[in-house]
Amino acid sequence: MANPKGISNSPSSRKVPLNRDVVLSTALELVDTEGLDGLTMRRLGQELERDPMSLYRYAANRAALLDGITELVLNELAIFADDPDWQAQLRRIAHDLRLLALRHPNVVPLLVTRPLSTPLGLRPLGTLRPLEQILGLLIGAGFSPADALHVYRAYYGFLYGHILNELQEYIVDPEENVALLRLGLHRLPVTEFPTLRALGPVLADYDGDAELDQGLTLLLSGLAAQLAG
Amino acid sequence: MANPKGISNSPSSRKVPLNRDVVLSTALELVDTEGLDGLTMRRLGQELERDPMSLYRYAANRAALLDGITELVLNELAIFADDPDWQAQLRRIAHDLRLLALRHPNVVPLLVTRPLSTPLGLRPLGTLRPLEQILGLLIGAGFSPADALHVYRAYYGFLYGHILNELQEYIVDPEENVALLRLGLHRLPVTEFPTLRALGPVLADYDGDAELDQGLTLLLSGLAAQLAG
DNA sequence: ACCTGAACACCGTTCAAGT
DNA sequence: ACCTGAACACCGTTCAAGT
Repeated sequence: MANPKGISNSPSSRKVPLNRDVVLSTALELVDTEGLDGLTMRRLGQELERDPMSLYRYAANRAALLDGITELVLNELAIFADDPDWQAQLRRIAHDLRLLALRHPNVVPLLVTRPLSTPLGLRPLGTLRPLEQILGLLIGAGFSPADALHVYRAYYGFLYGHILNELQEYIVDPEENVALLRLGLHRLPVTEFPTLRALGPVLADYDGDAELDQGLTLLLSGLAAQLAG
Repeated sequence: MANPKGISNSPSSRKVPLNRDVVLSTALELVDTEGLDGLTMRRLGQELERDPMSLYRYAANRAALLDGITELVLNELAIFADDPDWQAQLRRIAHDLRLLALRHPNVVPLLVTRPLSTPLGLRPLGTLRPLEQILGLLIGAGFSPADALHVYRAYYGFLYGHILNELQEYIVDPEENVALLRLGLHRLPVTEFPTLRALGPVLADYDGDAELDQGLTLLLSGLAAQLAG
């Protein structure tokens, strides 16, 4: 048992040859299973059966590692910039990103937070590609470049806002969900939080997919009107 | 010189008596000036001229300290749940929160991220108060409780989406802004990022306040229609 | 030139020892 | 009962020593 605490599937694994992709996907796996704090250079080195220092060949430092993870995740998002139906395309992308976020909830803080500390032009290219492609899609649909940017901002803002919303109310274990919610709500002072306490049942069955879709319909029709007008 | 690296205003300060508010506001000051990573128990202890261990009387651990900071910041947000003009109220709140975010940009990751790791009912009351109050506002305006929740989600999602958007493109030093933007954009491969590169000038003069207000107009009119229909 | 790992300068937090 | 600070079990990263 060479790797007793390992999360790797192959129990008798020999040392895998390292490259950036292996390092990043193992890092992502670690984040998925143990959270962001679980990803340390030392722990990742352990997972790959290497000296932690050897990781610095594939990422300049821990921050670069985090950037690499966001790139890796965003690369899973397919965008067809030449789709003639831009509304359908934006709608599908939104649903895909939602599912991606639900699959990697621990990465969402990274997606949302990393760009705050790096000027746009200096970000990892993988995180800028969706922006470029969506701008292309919109310009192809007839928006001026400047308008495309505004539309992108509205779309992106709405989309990430929704994802944050949904994840805030999402709890992994659906069994625990109701219990924890009740427990929590019960704790709130009745006099100060009457509404919130009364909303317990409604809060419990949040249909994120439907809510996202309704919002998209509203947003897209608004944006389409802007294009026509 | 008892406190050479201190950020306190009074150079000859004696030890301030500790209480939760003093601890939290000093922590906030530290986050504002040195970023989230700058806030460590040891550094905060230094700032307050106390043993770091003494802080544990006012926050159970570092996570609780971070929660306290978000509460402190959100407490600055005034909400009048009995305003008969709910649209005007939501509009003002949005602008106020935007300004709050610009005043404490380093706290925004906390606002956005902390709720992801705590079930709603177990969050610090200070972070739930805005939710309760806005629900009250909407119900007072005629929305059913369930509808009020949906409206809140749309509003909150849009608002935080906008703030993240704006902060992502915001750079502290306006002089450096153009330069850094140019530098960054110039770095991008022309073939892969033609649109983004061409948008440099447009990106440079993002008017966050106007953009927020336009979005609000769209959103609020949509929501008002929902109330009427 | 590349790789290794000891060492440094930090962390948050526990807990025994003091009052 | 409360407060203090030494000690523990970690961090990311530097850099000297090896190859």
